[in-house]
Amino acid sequence: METETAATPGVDRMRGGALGEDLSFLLARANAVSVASANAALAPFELRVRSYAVLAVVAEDARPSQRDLSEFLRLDPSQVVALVDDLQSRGLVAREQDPRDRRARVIVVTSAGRALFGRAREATANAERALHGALSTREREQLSGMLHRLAFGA
Amino acid sequence: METETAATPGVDRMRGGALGEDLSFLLARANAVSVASANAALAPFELRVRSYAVLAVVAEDARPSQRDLSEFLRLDPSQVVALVDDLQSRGLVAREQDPRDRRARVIVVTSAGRALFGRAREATANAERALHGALSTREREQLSGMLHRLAFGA
DNA sequence: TATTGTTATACTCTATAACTATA
DNA sequence: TATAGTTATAGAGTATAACAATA
Repeated sequence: METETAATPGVDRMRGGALGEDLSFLLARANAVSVASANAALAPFELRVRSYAVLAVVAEDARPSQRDLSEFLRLDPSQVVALVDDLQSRGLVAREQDPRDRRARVIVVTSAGRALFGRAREATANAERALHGALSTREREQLSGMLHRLAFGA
Repeated sequence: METETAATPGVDRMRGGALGEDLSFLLARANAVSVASANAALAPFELRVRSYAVLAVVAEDARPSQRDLSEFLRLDPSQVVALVDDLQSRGLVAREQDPRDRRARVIVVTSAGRALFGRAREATANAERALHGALSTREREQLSGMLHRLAFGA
């Protein structure tokens, strides 16, 4: 048994390989770490990253249609239905009729939703600090800008 | 009907909101774009990002155990079984006995696997260029370094 | 007693197609 | 004819637990 002295030698070797510099792979692995951490932080609130994201948008009074949420969160419209159904059944958001388009539903936050979001936001912020603490403030700004371009196109 | 003149006004509004600067959210969205693009590029080879990653590691003769792959790719050991089963049934990789540990299987690439990887790598590289083209070479290096730290810890 | 690979199972996420009511 | 929301379904990804062989 030798995995005790030299910790994960096989993995360290692979980190120096071709994938270790592949932006797509690093993006995927960093995201997997991030999602796992965020979901753990959100578990006490019975939220996950996707439902948290919906709550975050409506909590700042963006008054999005489900179609807006679908595009912004990059989810299929049918997934938005399920997410809003869940949040609405828990009294955290509500569907309002858009007076300008009777097909569209405007999603708004309730006071309970706003309160839960406030607590959830604090929990995720703490979890993120632990993860991104290795980066300086300036680095975080640079990273944010570059990811924004990749996420939404040039 | 007004969604023609001003393209996606709702989404643009949300991009300036709180989530638009949230590193975890940007990471998730950028990764979703990246994965979709890579999977499309890999489809002609009947590969997906996960099976491509396995192939990439073994194609550089890292000779990993399934446990090594599990840790490096952040997959459950049972998922590695399924991925290797698939690649092995297609003659792209093989399981070898580790002479130093009869429990472990060393995963090696076959000549067919190496050939397929070469073509798949070209296809994904082209797709990535289209996505990351907005970033300068220097920015890509910075991004790679920061993501590496997030992906593998400080 | 701990670890490698394996099987099994359940849950979450993703992707597609079709339907309704409106525009 | 096209779009917003909805329903249904299947496939991919994630997470957990248990087991046999070996260390």
